Amino acid sequence: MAAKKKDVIDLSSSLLDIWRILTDTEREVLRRSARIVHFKKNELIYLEEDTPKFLMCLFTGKVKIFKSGVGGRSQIIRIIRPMQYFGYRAYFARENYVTAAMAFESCTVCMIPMELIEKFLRGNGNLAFFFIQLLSVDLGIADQRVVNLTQKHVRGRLAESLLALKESYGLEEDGATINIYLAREDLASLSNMTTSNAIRTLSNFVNERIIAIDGRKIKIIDEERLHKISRMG
Amino acid sequence: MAAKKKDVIDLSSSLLDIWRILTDTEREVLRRSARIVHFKKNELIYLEEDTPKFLMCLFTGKVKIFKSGVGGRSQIIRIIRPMQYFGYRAYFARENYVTAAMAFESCTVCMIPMELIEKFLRGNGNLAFFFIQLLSVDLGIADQRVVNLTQKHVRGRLAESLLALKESYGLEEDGATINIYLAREDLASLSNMTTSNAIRTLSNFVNERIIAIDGRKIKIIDEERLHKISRMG
DNA sequence: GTATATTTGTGTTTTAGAACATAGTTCTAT
DNA sequence: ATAGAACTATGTTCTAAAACACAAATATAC
Repeated sequence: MAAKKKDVIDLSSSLLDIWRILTDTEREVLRRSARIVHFKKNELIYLEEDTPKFLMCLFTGKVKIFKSGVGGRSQIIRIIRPMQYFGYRAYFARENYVTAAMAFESCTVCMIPMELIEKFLRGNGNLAFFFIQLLSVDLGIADQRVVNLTQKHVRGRLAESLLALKESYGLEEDGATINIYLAREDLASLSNMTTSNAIRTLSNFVNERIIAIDGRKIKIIDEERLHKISRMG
Repeated sequence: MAAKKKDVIDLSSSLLDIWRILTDTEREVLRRSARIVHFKKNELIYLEEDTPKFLMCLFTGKVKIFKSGVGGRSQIIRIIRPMQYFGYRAYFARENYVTAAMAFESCTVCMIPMELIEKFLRGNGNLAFFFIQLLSVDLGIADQRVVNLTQKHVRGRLAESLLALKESYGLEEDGATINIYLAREDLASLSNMTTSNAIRTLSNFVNERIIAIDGRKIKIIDEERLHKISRMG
């Protein structure tokens, strides 16, 4: 992970959640230590086995957190949207990363040294509680994900992923097209299926008038139906 | 969750991790608020959708945390061993429980009101960091579990579960028999497979001299082999 | 201690989804 | 602008594991 270009950005507005909790002194220290780094589309932000050093906050762009599984088959564990924090779990657990992070598209990331964050939160219970909440929510999602990915069928898993993408990145101006440009392979590794199955099931959804496709752009036509398919499994 | 019998137990030795971090005043408050509750074998400790109220520390016995999935098919999410904390995630996330907890066998559980824990940790960064670490480790395990359960085959998943049970609950005096008495159905829902498949694969392992079975007692004969099967998937 | 329910074990059938093959299409880099 | 690479699409085959069925063995309740 190489340091990129440094920017002048208003941290107070971009790091809102954490900023609000800090004392004035802490803010000043943080302002001097935080670095803004750019990543190009498909650029790796960190790798499995890397030693975690920074708390990252995604300012702009989209990031995937993924893991290579049995036989190198990779799986997307979660996707990050602007203003979300990531990359801190492994440091807190005193582990190296067990996941990797890659930019789906051009990204701006704020990097804050983890030692600083740990020092702050050991003396600031409210900041600590902020992280406890983040981790608790994510752990709940992970537990739910285990059941969804192992028990739902292909259609249910894909429907769920489409809804999750809509939830994370929203819709374009037409109020229907999911605001992300994703390869079928990524959609597959997010839904735990082969690329063929993602393509096939996507066409089925098109035939059933649940969605419409234009290249990589996916338009949700019948969201209710999608919810139902996701729920039924 | 009904209150059971109250015991006199030396909290300072049983709640070691948290106890060590607290101040004297906090310890006194905790001593007055903590309650010891017994659960019989197969008794429910909390249910999905319940509102979380207590941090629980398992003193003696064995507990399973599970989740009912698609079509009521239940899945064991994690198993708790003595001296482990559980039941706190949902409270921190401001959610109701998304899992349920049941005693595998007769249990003693220490219950501490979560409001108290939250008050303590907001003023005690080290206690807060203790929970941050617990959550971070569990989140890492959950991420790994997603990949293991979705990508490994039946043999790999069962081998992994057997090793996890040994890791959690240890071996009996013979240094080979896993120290837990588990129905095939539980073994299946821990390994994400049908009961038939758990039984069948277990017999295969017996035929291959990897394990030996005596009713529900499982003796590990060739642990190296088990590790290899788990790794290969 | 006996009856009933639950768990275990095994064989057979069925099926969802992986694996493979191949062709057309769209990116991307020079 | 064009060559090569990567992605998308679709048909076919194959297989792991679920579903089902039933018998035998245990456990649990009365």
